Parts: sequence; structure tokens; C-alpha cells
Amino acid sequence: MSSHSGGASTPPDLVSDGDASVSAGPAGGSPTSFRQRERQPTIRDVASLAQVSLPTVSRVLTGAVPVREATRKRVLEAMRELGYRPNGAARALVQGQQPIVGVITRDTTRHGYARMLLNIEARAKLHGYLVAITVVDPEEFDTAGGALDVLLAQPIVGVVVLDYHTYDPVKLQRRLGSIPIATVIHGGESPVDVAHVLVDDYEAARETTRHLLSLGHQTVHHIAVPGQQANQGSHARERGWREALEAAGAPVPAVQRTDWSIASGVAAGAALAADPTVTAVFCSNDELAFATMRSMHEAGRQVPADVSVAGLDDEPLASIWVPSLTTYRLDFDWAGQAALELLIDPAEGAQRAGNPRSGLVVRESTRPPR
Amino acid sequence: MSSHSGGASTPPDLVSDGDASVSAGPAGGSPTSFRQRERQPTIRDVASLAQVSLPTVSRVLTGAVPVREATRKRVLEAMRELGYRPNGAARALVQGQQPIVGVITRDTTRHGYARMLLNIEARAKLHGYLVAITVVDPEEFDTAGGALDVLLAQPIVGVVVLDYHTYDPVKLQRRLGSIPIATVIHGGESPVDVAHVLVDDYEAARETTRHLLSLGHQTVHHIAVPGQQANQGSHARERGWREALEAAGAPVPAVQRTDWSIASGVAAGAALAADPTVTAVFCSNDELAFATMRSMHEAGRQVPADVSVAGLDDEPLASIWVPSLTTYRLDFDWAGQAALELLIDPAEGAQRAGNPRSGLVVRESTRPPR
DNA sequence: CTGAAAGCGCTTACAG
DNA sequence: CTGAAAGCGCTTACAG
Repeated sequence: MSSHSGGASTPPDLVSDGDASVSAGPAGGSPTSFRQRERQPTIRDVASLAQVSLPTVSRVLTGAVPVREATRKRVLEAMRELGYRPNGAARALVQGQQPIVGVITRDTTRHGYARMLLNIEARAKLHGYLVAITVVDPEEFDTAGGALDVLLAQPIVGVVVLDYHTYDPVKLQRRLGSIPIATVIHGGESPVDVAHVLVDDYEAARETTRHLLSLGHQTVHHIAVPGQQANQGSHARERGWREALEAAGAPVPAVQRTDWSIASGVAAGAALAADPTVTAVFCSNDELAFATMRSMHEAGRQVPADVSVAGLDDEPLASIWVPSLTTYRLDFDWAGQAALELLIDPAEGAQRAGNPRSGLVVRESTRPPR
Repeated sequence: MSSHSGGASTPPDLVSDGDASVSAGPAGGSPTSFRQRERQPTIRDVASLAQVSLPTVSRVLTGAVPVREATRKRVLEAMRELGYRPNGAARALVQGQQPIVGVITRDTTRHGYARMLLNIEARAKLHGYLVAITVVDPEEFDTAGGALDVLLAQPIVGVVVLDYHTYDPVKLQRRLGSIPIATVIHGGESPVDVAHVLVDDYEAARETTRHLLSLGHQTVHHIAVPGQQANQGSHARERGWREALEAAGAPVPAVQRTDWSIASGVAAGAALAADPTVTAVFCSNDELAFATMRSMHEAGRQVPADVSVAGLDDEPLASIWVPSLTTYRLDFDWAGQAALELLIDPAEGAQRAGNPRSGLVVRESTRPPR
């Protein structure tokens, strides 16, 4: 490897283009040096070098059957010398199982998915499993061929499906066949017949809306994320909000809809900011709440003096926004871990009904109306 | 599957616990129904049902060699009837290649990594490749066994290493052996001998610092992310800031160090807020800038009236923070795509030196000192 | 504790 | 266009 001089010079082989560029690597290396890999040593090479039989090498590899210490040493030494690396595909073929867990998810950069994914990976690693992700948009489920097929063709341990209800369960089931599955479903949704971890969006939304009502607001406006595809209905968060209002006998204002984007959140927030009767807004997630606070600011309305704003999720930035955001914390870390465990060991997994650190977090952005 | 009544009731088999819980799935399903999968139909079953030979089935599978239409139809029909799914491990064994791309990365919830990962996945899917991720902390590289070994044991297409310089290149190389690799390195770092995509953190930091100086600030304070492990030195962003100051003959204040966490950013920001001579702060990333703005607010110092604050990355929220954040946009989407292409096709990849949408974005948080 | 044999499910030349 | 044979690299009974 090159030395680390710490200098600020750019690599000599650089195809410079503004401040970002690409280099094909090893100086003078032809593309083929990347494509054609030399023949890897196999268990057979190791066996002959160590002067033992194939099964013996296999035994020190798996560790299932005891091998004489001296023999073991010799085999290990031979492996080191040859730079031997077991062939996972061959092993998977004979064992009928690949130590891989698949994850089917939507946009992994969004807070909830990102945290669940990170935690699934961490937990899977603990069990010695690799995580393979496939981002699939519910709308393009049918066309999401390639990668998903590769995943499902492997004799994998199973698949974790995040936000299960956004997919069409029939199509999903047909595609997955008999592959084990564990899902994360979100509160207030219909009962399902698959192993699942429940993140109760419904309850979270209801609770947050109640908080705003308890402060004395006549009603609470809502900025919503898109409804769920497979459900055809509104999002659980929207239902939680609606039912909280109905239960309190408060009027139910028209919902402001967004497309998940911040821009659409700003637009929705601006619409509410223009309405002087609005004193409280519950947003389907923290990002939309931030966007709403921005819109309020631009319209010259103070949060929380003029308008209270609450979110849902409790992203890290919620605590430091100015004003800090009242929101409902959802424990996606727990959800990710629980889903993985549920897949690995349904019996065990179902027992550890966890200790989710969820709940309303009241901060600066909400207060009684004046 | 269960019906979708849209009701808000929780599943009957629920182990209720607050607002989040776990259910082991298929009602009455014993754990074994998950562990033991029935024997999958093989190419042999398909062949005998369709009354053709094994190779013929293989041919309709691969599509490489033409097959008589009528025969093809019969084979396809047999596959459908049996619910046949090819065994990827067997195919990989004979072909010597698994259509899988590995990604070695740190905390995938952080903005840059998250976006690169998402884009790598999208691009890989286009090529029919699956993406397997392994989150590995540079410090625990040696112990990060399990999952990484599984990944590297597969005859994968190659590995994309994000933020390459945080790892020890020697250890990494030893672990990867002859597996093709494409990396993302960050600006101002030492030249490397591997295929890489450059995201120029150094230039970004220098440019942003220059912007603050050009506004008339005597100097610019800095809140830094941790240095890079393998480099032992300071982060490229810190070097960019330092050299911009030196080039301008401005004094170089002590650096405020953080551990990436928002809390440490708030603490660092508070330290600067307490110093009345501070008029401009450049933060290593947007999150730290948000934290700093929070600290300034708490200390009663106005941004940008009293203090200018700039970040780096241009996260989505930067544009809607109050005040909106001046920052330097880095095109992680491009970087992710370019890295994947570089891995797949080094020759092609190196040519498309991209059109990164990077650059300084001046917003509300910076202005001349009074 | 160790070796010879069979086989995991597929693809790839090789014939026809 | 199609079939019989060999083999990818490993593990798993089966003997010893």
C-alpha cells in the first residue's frame, strides 16, 4: 500500500473533475486484472499440502468433529500458506443453507428504516449472519426482479420485511414462497398471520394528538405522509390522530397530504400557517414537523407561542431544533433487533417482548394556546 | 393471508407490552415450521415433469443457448407448477461467481454513508446484483469476524469500501485478498493504489472556511469530527479548514473535538458560545452545525447576527433549519453510483468522471461580522 | 481420530 | 436444438 504522508495532494492517476473524481486503481492495472481472478486454492490443495485427506481439512474447517492437534496445526498452516478461503457457495450447496438474512425495505435513508437496518445488521452479525438488502418500492414490486431474485434464490435463513403492510401480502407471499419471514408492522393495522414485531404508530399518533388537546387546543391539524399501498387506506398515524379527535369530540380538519419530501412538508406547513385559526399541528413524522416549523417561521408565526407543533419518531435532531420538538419516541433500534431474533428463533424471539423505550417526549414546541 | 379490515385492533396472538410487541406468527405454527423447510424442487424435478433432460432445463434458465419454443413452454410450465426456484448457491459454485456486491461501511445511519449505500444498492440492482452490507468499525476490524467472513467466502463480484482511509489498508488488503475492490476516499488524503472515487472533503472544508473569511471574519473556529483511524492524523475536513486559515494569514484557534454525537456537538458549541471573540464557526458536518446553532441560541447569541455558522454535507434539513444553514454540498449519491460502476467495470467507471453536484451553498447562517 | 465415496444442484463442454 | 457425462468445492454419513 501507499504511504500515508498526510499530504493534501491528489493521486497522480486522478481524472480530475472539479472536486470529485474517479480513478481506476492499481497504477497501470488493466481492467482485466479486476475481472479475472486467479484460481483460488481449494480444500484439495490444502489437503495435499498438509498431507491429509479432504474430510480432515473439512473437519478443521467446521470444527464439528475433533481432529488431532498436530494434524490440525498442519492443516491450519497449509491454509495460511496457500491463503486458502473456504468457498461459501459450495458449503451452502451441501448444507442447504446460506448464513444470510435478507432485508426487504423501502428508502433506507429515512430514519426508521435506517435504524432498523443498522440494528438488524448488528444483531445478525452476532449470530454470524450476513445481511443482504433489497430496497423495493411497493409500486414496483413486480418489476423489482434482479436483486430480489438473487436473494430469494439463495438458501437464505430468511427475510425480514420492514413496514410489511406497504406491500401486497399476496404478491409478497407468492414471491417468498416457503422462505421464513419476520416482519415489522405498524400499529393499528389489521392482524396478520406472519411473525411480526409491532411498532405502534397508531397509539403514538393518538397519544401525541391527545397531548395537544390536553393543552387546551380546540382541535389539532394534521400533516400526513402518504397512505399505505397495500392497505389502500390511510396511514396508521393518520388514523390515530383522527380517532383521538373523535374521541374528544373535537372537529376533524382536512388533512394536509405530502409525498414524504421536505418540500411537500414545507408546502403543507405554509398552507396551515396561512390559516389563523390553526393553533396546533401534529405531523406524521419529525421531518414534516421541522418543515412545518420552518413554514411557520416564514409566515411570521411563532412556535410555540402562536402555534404548537408536534412530530413523531424522535429523530436525534428533534432535541436540538429551535424550538426543540415535542414528539413521540419510537424504538426502531429495538424493532430491528426484535425482528432479527424473531426470524432466527421464533420461539425465543416471541418471548422477549422487549423493553421498548417509546413514549411521548414533551419539549419546547408545544404549549397551551393563548 | 388475513383480510385487511383496516381495523385498529391488535392481533389476537399478541404478547402485549406497552405499545410495541412481538408475535411469532402463523397462528398455531410451531417454531419448527420455520426451521425446517420442505425439500425444494430441483432442476431434476422440472426436467422429469417436462420430460426433457437436465441441460435443457438449465438452458431455459440461463437463456444462453436457444431452446425450441414448445420445449421452452413445457419447461416453464413445469417450473410454475412445481414452484421451482433455482438454487443460487449451486449456480455460483459452478460459475465461480455470485452476483453479489459487498459493502464495507461504518454507521449506515449517518448521512453520507446512508446516501452512498442507497445509491450503490440502486445501481447494483440495475446490473442484477444483490448488495450485502457489513458494518465494520475500524477499531474492531480484527474481531469483526462472522459476517465479514461469510461475505468474503462467497465468490462475490467485489467489495465497495466506503471511507477507505478509516481502515488500516494493510489489514484490509490481507482480509480481502484478491477480491476486487472499489473505494470511496475523501479529499486531501494520501494517494492510494486502489480503484477509488474521490469525495473531496478537503476542498469542501477549505472553500467553506474561505467563504467565512471572505465575509470579513478575523478567523474561523472549528468543531471537528474525530480524526481517521488508519491515518492517525486529523480529518481531511480539519486540514482543509486549517490550510485555508494559514493561507489567509489568519490565526488558527484551538479545535473543538467531538465524538460524532450530537451531545458532543452541543458541548463544543457551548464552549465557543461562551467565548465572546468567536464570530464564525465552521463545523465538520451539518449535524454539528445544527448543534452549534442550538448552543448559540441557548447562550443568547444570535446566528448569524452575532455568530456565523457553516456546516458541511448539505443534509436535507440544512435548507429548512432556522436559520437555514450555509454548507458545502457533497454529492454522495453520485459517489455511491460511481463506486459501484467502478467495481463492475473499472474501465467504463473511470471514464465517467461524473457530474457531481457539489459546491458551496450560501444560506442564512453566515454573514459579515458587525 | 482419519480416509474413501457419494452427493448437494447446477452449468458447461462434448457429442449428436 | 437436445442429451449423457463430468465437475464446480465442499460436507456428510460410512467404515475403519
